[in-house]
Amino acid sequence: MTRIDHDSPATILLIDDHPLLRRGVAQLLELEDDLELAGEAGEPELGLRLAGELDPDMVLLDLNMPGMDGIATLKALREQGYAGRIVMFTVSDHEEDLVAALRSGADGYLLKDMDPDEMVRQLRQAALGRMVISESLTALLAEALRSQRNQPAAPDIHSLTQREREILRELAAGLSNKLIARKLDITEGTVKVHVKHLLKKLNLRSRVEAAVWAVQEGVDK
Amino acid sequence: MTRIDHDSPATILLIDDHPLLRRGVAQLLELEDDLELAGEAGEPELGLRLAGELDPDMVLLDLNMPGMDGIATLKALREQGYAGRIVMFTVSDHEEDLVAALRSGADGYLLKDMDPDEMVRQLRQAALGRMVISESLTALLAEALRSQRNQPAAPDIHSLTQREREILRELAAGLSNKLIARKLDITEGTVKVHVKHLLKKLNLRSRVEAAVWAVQEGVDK
DNA sequence: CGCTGCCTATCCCCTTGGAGGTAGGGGGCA
DNA sequence: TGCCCCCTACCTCCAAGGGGATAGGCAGCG
Repeated sequence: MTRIDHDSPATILLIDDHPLLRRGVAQLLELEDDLELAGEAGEPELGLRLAGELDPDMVLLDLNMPGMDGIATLKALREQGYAGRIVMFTVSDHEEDLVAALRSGADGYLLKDMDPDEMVRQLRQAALGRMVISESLTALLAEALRSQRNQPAAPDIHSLTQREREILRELAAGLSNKLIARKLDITEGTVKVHVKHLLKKLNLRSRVEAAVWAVQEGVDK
Repeated sequence: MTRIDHDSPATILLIDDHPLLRRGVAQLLELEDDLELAGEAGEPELGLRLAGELDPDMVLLDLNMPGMDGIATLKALREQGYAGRIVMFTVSDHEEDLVAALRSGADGYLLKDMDPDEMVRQLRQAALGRMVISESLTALLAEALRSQRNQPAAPDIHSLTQREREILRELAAGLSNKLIARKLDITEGTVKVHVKHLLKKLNLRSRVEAAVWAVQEGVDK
């Protein structure tokens, strides 16, 4: 029911800042001849480099790391062209983290406190191309999906153009259209156009909503 | 050079949630015949009651307590008419705490790790009516004052009335005057008046600035 | 080449927001 | 009692915001 025995083992790159945990995973994988730990990284930056060099079948990625966090690392991996499976590996059972990871394109989300046998089983499934999520999180996932259904158009910063993001940043600083225009050296009318467009894209109804959203989202930096 | 020996000792009320620390202060004060521990309280609520009953010359007030924090307790003391000295007593050497305490009307700010002899000396000074601040904090204080000079009218949530805070909260949620009016069951004109007033008090120039400030300040909760 | 997306700009039209003043009712306080 | 603050409401006047439409210049792309 697995992938190999005839095939070559699935290679795995582990990116996690806890040395002891890396040790544990390494020992676990050594016992399995269809799973091979191709490399380890204690920092996201090294992880990105190794992913490029080793091109593993799967990346096991810690969500909570100092500096660049797991989501950012995930995105960086995809941006640098890594096409293999990315499975988040974390202690966080918070819905936001789970949702953020999946929305960012993670192929799995496993909790670190899971049973080793179960862990191996899930990794095999992931290697087969199946989405794996720790069972205890399914309730959370259902919850997230349900609340998502009711707000079809979640505002997304990425739908904005460069200029619109710039306008939004100034807007979120409390500036009026007139002041934004002066600052960016364009006419007030043009600023209005950008504001109108970004409001439409973000599905918001006023600049105040946009400003609040931007601040809460941390766009204003 | 002190207050007493002829006079009656200065009475002190200690409000702090750490029993051991209260014990320590009690023993320290027992050795001084010009300082008398009039009462102790492990919770702010009891402290407020004792302040009313005992009317001590001075209140030593912990800044970090579960539930109502020190600043809130300080204000509550003043609001219930307590007119004696209030000296904050804390482990926090953060500028924000120091500034908040002083702005809220504290007559002193002492660190818990100070030398016992120094502590007694400072309390005597406080009893004399002098502002006392742990020496290690003077640099912080200078810093706070300097940064304050350049922004004369720092927005302060406490200058707002209850209704204005309520309006601000809705405003920071992105609601228009019309919607706020409907929600609070008043006319739009009245909402405008409140918005106008709170903008003036906070020295802001638009509802957008107010919303951004409120969100960043965490007023919107 | 034409098509598309982005940035810029301008037009009209209507709504919203903000500054100013006036004023009545209610509660606290000297 | 009078005074002051707060909340409420209404008024005018003007500035600002936002929807809709149109359009030229420019870059990338099939």
